Amino acid sequence: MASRSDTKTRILDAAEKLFAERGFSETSLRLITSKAEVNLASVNYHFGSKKELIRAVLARYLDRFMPEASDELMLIKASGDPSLNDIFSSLVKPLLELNKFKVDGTSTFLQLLGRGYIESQGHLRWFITTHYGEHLNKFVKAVAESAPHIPPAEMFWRLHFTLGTVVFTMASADALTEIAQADFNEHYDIEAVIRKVIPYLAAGVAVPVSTQ
Amino acid sequence: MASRSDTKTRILDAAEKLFAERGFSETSLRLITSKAEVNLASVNYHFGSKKELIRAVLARYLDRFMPEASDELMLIKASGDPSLNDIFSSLVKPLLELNKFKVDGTSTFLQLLGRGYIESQGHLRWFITTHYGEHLNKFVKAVAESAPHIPPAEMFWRLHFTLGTVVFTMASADALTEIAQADFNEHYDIEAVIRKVIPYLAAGVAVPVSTQ
DNA sequence: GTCTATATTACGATAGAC
DNA sequence: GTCTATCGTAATATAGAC
Repeated sequence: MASRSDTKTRILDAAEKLFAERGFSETSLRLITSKAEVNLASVNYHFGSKKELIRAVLARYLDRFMPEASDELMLIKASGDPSLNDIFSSLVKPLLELNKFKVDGTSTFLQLLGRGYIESQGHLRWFITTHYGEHLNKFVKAVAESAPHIPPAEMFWRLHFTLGTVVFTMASADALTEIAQADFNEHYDIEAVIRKVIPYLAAGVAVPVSTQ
Repeated sequence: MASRSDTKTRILDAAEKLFAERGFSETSLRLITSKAEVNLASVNYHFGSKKELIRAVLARYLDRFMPEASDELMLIKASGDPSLNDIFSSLVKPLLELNKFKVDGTSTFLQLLGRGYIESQGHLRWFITTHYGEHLNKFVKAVAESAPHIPPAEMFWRLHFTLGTVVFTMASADALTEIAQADFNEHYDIEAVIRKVIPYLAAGVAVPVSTQ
């Protein structure tokens, strides 16, 4: 029989699930500790505050994802000039790897990321860019090199369009898959959604700049 | 000297600004009534509850936007088979018209729409689709007709990707235009951003479905 | 480290005088 | 319609016993 995990882990596990489903501000410490079957006061003992718990939840995923995404990027760059599709697709394996870490790890991570960008008034954005900016820069540079016909200013806008697509889609992923299942009787898991969005993103980023 | 607007309008005006900036659950009735300089109890007198206030805020924009968007769509369909670019472009005028209704009306509306889709657990989505479903269906149908090579289920996903792109971009438009100006010495207003995003959207929506 | 108990603050909502 | 006052609830956080 598996031994009960320690309190800190139990809190992180319960929190990430609830944060992803309901958002940060809609999830109370009472709900988290109740689901985790730990005492309410233990959150403040182990993490200090709710804000720091949120960061810890995100960091647990980012520390796994970011280095592996960087490795994959290096790998495909080593084997020639990757296309935009190749670059975006290089993220799929690191993303799906998160499912080995936790059940529904991939969608949990992407939903947390989306919520972090949309919900927080900057403190999560700051946390991500200062702690993982190096990885992000490498990715942006690779995209720019694979679409040299797009001027830097235009690429700036398009990468933010792309960020918006991903963030919104992932934050709404549960609702969208439910609707899609009801309306089209087709089942989509998170991998299907990821693979669906990549061609969309690549096409938008690479479309020739209008001369009109 | 301009007469003070009535309480109901003052509440709506204050609420829409705060909701767009901070989100619905992060905006308390106390904050709204304080900014609106009206009594706290007046919200419940005029709207019944916070939830109904949220719907009223959205309805004020949707009631202006939706009929005009439908009209514009009919107009371009009457003059031939419109391209995807034409269809998306037909939204520009109705969107910019909102700036005549209120300062920053366009971006406020799009931000509210995004928050409504992400933050609420379905009641806003339900409200929008049941009250404005007829308009939405016409738009979706026009898009589908102009890209007949995309199956309906695929189109469902791509239109939601598109919604995400627009909503996120508009929510960050202020910050993005500032950065763009500093980094690339180019000035963009809301119309410029909208016109920039349209080719990106059209390319993503129309990209051939991968057969891989 | 974990617990009980509680401090403190804020929320949405409403009763009732005017 | 508008106000004051307040109810009932729930939030984060902490003090202090064990």
